[in-house]
Amino acid sequence: MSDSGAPAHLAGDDLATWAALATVLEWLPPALDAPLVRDFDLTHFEYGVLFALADAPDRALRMTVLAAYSNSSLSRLSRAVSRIEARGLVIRTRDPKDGRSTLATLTEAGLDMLEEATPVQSHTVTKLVLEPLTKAQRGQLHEISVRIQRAIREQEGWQPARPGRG
Amino acid sequence: MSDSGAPAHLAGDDLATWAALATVLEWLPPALDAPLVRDFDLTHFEYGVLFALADAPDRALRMTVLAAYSNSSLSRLSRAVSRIEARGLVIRTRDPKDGRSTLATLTEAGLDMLEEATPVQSHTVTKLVLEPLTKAQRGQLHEISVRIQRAIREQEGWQPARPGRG
DNA sequence: CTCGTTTTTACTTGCTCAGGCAAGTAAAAC
DNA sequence: GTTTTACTTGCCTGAGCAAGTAAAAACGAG
Repeated sequence: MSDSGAPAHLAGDDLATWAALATVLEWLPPALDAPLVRDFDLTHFEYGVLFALADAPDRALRMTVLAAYSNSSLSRLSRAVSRIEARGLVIRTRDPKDGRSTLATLTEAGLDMLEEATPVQSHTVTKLVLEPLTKAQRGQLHEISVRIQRAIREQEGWQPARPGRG
Repeated sequence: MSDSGAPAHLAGDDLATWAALATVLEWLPPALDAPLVRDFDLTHFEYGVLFALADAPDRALRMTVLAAYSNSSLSRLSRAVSRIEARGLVIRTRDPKDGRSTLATLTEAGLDMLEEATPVQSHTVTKLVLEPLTKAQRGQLHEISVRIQRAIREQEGWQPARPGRG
């Protein structure tokens, strides 16, 4: 109990805030995925991979870098890239500069898919997150998200996808 | 493009806000789960089930009601209850009032586990979410979460756990 | 009003797939 | 030759969907 700000159980406003956030954490990810999955059979995560590649030089990135961009483990990324590679959206090649590394490259088909999917994804994010908020609240959400991110990173022993040396 | 507020792609402040939120959506749930799993082999979801039962009359709830409280599908709940039942934390009984319904009841062991786990869970939520924010920001987060929830519910054809007629 | 049939409700479970962990593989660095 | 880096993959678990089961409710005929 000498621990500052950590009561034995949450109550009052804090409990209500936490409950509201917990519901969002449960519902928002599937709600964000749904239109993309329905229309393009793409998860938000797979979309993120395509998006990251589209912005990269030569539309190619090493797996490790891509994992950092998409906040994921290498394992998860490897399987996701396998899936979208099987659909012809990306190809994997051995990096000529370093035989250990794999380069994921966006194909023309992948770029087409991304360009079709982007308005759908933007629309979903807008409808579910941005539009329901005032301009001020969007700014607040940004700052709040940054602070929570920082708190997570500062947790001892917590490194979600080991972002390399960035 | 006649659609108000839904640009073909996000940019600027909106993109930054969305990126920050997306990272939180990815990182926060596992960060919240970690201490509970490490110390008690309990997911946040299983903890939520115990928590809901502890507050109920006779420490018992019908599965459907419990599913609504924990924002989950009946299928997911059923498996979660199977797991914690196998550990002796709850028991399932046929509802005498309605033979279709199953009552999940918290056992003494379940109550003990909940009482041990609650300070750990509160501490995690406090450290990762509440403490990094100012008092004003906690209020903002509450309001923002409520608004996003409402937007999700208003999406046509979206009902996550069909809360019955509650 | 009663009996038999259909519909609805309340779960449970088989199938399948995504993702975590840890073990395996291959190339580069030391 | 050993260690480190960069993945990939086998095993296992959790969750969604849809099909299955069982009990209650609703309905219709007599």
